Amino acid sequence: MSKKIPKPTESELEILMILWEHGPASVRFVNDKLNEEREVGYTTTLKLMQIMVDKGLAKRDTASRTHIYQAAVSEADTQKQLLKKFVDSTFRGSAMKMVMQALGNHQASKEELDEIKSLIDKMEKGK
Amino acid sequence: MSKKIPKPTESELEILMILWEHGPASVRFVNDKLNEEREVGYTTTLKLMQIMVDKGLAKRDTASRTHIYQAAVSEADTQKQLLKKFVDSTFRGSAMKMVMQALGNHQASKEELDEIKSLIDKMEKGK
DNA sequence: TTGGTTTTACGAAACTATTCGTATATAATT
DNA sequence: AATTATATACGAATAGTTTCGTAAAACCAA
Repeated sequence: MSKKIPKPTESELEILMILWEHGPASVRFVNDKLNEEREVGYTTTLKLMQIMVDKGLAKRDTASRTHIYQAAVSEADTQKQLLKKFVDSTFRGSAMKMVMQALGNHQASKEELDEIKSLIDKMEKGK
Repeated sequence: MSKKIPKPTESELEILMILWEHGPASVRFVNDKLNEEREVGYTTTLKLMQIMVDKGLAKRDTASRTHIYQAAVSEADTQKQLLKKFVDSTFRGSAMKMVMQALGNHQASKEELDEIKSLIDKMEKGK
């Protein structure tokens, strides 16, 4: 049986983003990246990353003094998990309403829109 | 200058959903609705709704003993606000990636898909 | 009127998430 | 070797959210 991995918090998600984008990294590296956006203390980041290991969101290699952390959950799975919760809580479960809102609010290139259209065509064929 | 209204918390959003759906309501009404989903104490709901007034998320009419609360923010605006934050934090700001995920994960009827396609067509025309 | 019910107000407990101070160990520098 | 820099561990302070106990006021019913 698999231990259930909890939904990451806001801060944990920020860290996961960095690990997904750059691969295995030290606390120092992650903390530096975070500090490009906002001020965070080193030990704050350290603590968060330790908690993430406890929760099963990250793994770490403690072979050398500087521990190396990596994401233990995939970006796609996490996006899927968070998306479901978000749609449920904010759009009453209607992904389509959310899609319409998203399309309406954001700028999209013709290429992106065409990509979505062809995805929809594929889906309709599959019915 | 306008006071900035904060992003509602999870619980506050649940309450806003009820106020949006049913219009102005008493604490008793909202609490009953919440209890259709999960157990919540009456004073818990009362406290939350009082906080929401403080934050500017709700307004209340105290004319009669039973105060009547109503949403002070619109559903569409709130969805837009939360969607932006969500896309930024979970999809690195790419609404299109999120839309693709949403379309892939969720079941949608042909009608809904067609509706999205026609929206996209309209958007492409406007370019 | 008296006793039971419903409501608001208030404060604090419980819980979760975030931040940081301090101690200790290891490595690097001089 | 002595000093300085960097790392982890740990615990606790801080902050935000949610929950609820208790009291007082307003209302209702016998």
